[in-house]
Amino acid sequence: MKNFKYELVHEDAKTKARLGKLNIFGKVVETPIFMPVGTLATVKFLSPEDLKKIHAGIVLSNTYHLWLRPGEKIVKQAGGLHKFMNYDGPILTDSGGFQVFSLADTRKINEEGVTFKSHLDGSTLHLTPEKSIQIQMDLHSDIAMSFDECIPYPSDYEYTKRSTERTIRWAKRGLAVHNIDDQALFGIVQGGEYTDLREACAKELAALDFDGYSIGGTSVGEDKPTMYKMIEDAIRYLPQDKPRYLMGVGAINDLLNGIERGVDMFDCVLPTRIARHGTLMTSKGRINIKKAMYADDFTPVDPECDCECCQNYTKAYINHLFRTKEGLGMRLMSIHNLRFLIRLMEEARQAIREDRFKEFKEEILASYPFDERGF
RNA sequence: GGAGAGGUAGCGAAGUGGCUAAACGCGGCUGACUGUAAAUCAGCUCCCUACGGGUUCGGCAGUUCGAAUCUGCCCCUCUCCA
Repeated sequence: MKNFKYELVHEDAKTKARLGKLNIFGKVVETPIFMPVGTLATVKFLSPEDLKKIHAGIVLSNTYHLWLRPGEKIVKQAGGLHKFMNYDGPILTDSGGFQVFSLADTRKINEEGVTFKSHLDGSTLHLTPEKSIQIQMDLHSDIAMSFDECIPYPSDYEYTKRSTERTIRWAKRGLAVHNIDDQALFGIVQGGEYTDLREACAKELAALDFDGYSIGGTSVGEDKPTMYKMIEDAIRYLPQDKPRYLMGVGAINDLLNGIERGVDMFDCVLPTRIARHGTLMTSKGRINIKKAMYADDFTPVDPECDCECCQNYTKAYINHLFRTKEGLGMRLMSIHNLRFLIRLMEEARQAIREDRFKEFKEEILASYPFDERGF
């Protein structure tokens, strides 16, 4: 019996937002949760201590990238991902399915799996559903993902149908070889923008013995209404007693719209990537710290933020660190953006607890100067 | 005082008669970024009343149909020798 359990603590009165507790082999996190991405067994520029300080619950890592470097056997030899990177919080690994999308120029898909050209040296690599699960078992993350194809947008109905059906077969193949009790395995709902395909995929996966369900194939270029419809279509037939994970979503309004529709888990590179590129999320809107106007601005990035960056440093200093390409700047900016989203989740959970998620969402959306990107 | 090298856009640096408002790099200014091939990428960066026009390559005067590129003089910088 797996010690992995989702407990629905409270459902918001007016929306489908849900407050939950996820017991991950003894480590409990509250949901909805935002999970920082640490592709190569590190959230870029942050130490595990930093992750603790910002109250990161679950951290992501990546099958494809760790398979190439350092190789799953090295990680296994180290005693698993937790020991290897010295992070004792829950770790979720993506299956490599996203690389089927992001490395599309250098790969081929067939029923068996995907043939990649290594982005490092061009060598030929074969990743199959079984191989992906095997690697993830060696990595020994807490939560593994089924190997899927993240379908590009737009894709026509016929292709989406064939790909989604293949992803379901791949999910079954992965499930069949997954044989460790201290790792959860999630199925991934695909189906593109087509309601019937999303629903059918969700239904079929829900009938299988997965520990949770992911919604994949979003934030790949579609507009917001389409994304939100994809979420609704995917969730409609997912079980209440299993966590739902919306993959790759991290824009502020997307997070809120996801929660409103019943999503429990999110991950995204957005906060850390835009931080490294100089963009910071604040309670007054997005700022680009490299702008000349911040060179002599001696106020914090966000006075309402409790992170290390905002508590100790000024915009002028961060601006200087960015211009001089100092690593500390990268670290502080990443810490800030992550903390910003993690805090947003904390507030969202409180709002759900108090049956006012709808108001909370409206308030944030009204007060934050978003543009169509949503952050 | 003698010998040599050189002065090009904010900086560095190509270019040595027309294809040059002038490569490239840095700096500067914008913008992008959603399961990370990303401390990355894209655009702009002489001036203007800007699908066109006006002034540039130390200064002045020339040669030439045409000069950053050739000639003369002048100014300045650096290196070496006294």
